[in-house]
Amino acid sequence: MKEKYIKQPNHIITARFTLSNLEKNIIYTILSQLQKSMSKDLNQKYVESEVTIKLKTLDKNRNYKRIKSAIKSLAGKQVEFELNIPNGKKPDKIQANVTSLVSGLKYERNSEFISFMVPSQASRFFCYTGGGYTKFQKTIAISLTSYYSKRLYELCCRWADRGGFDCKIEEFRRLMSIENKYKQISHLRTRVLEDSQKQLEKSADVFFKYTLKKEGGKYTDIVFKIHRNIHIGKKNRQVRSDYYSFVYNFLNQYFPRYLDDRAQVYSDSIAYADELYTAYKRFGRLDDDLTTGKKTKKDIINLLNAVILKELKAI
DNA sequence: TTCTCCGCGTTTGGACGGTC
DNA sequence: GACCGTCCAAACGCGGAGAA
Repeated sequence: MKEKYIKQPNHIITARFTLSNLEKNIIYTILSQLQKSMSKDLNQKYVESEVTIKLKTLDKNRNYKRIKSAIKSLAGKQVEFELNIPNGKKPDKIQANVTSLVSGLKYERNSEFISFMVPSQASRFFCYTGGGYTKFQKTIAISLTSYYSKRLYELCCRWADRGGFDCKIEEFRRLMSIENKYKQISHLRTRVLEDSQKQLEKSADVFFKYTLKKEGGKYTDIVFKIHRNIHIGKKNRQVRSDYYSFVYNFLNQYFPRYLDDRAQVYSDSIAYADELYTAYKRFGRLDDDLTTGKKTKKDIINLLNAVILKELKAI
């Protein structure tokens, strides 16, 4: 698999700040460069980090002025975010933080690169994964043209393994940073939901379908159903989300995602090879064998590695 | 390589009419 | 009256061509 997945801590999705498209792409690039510093350890010492970006990756025309103003705008923004700190069997502790995201822009005239500093507190913002993280493809996220598409892409990736999610419309507005915008539901529907839906369906590896629910004559909830696309040549092919979810969740038992991304990589490869249905049936039988005691977990891992994954063209 | 500028697409809000 | 859908217009942002 050639796709470049990046991890994004979940508190970034819920952080309160508004960004332009270019600013969002800068954030993705920062995340991509800080991947090695990602940690679940709250006591990890984060230091100020220098991030260097190739101008061309942010702007085809290497428009330095535009990029500079986006970074200056980011530097002027204070982000408010909450960290979920695991607290044993008790509910997570919530730690509130405020920080600026970048500082110290540096650019050598005629250079291909631009660099700036990410303060230590902002490094924690970008790297602390103790409250969970979402994995998505950086190139897809950057290529999405609207801010809402990017946001919804992140949400789809976050909930893809569960096949969907539902939330109150007010909560959705907060997630999209549009508490005071699109007050008319039809505006919200066409401009935030449907435009993003079309874009994701066309060019992302996951997309969503949604239903608005009414209570007492007023729309109150949104239910999202998440589906998969497999990229073939220049086209996307839709994948049965129920088969994909089952296959992914099965593999996740043997290749847990806190260790590495093999469950996702294998699931994508199986879908790409058009073997999802075969995998769905096969894994179903293995699950039965495990439940009835015919096979142990170790037997299944050995079988997967030695035979089944090869047959399903996952490796 | 950098910058300016134009055109187009996106975002946003308001007005108005229809439905419950 | 409250809520929703459609239409319209203005503001804004972005992509790309071309000049400096």
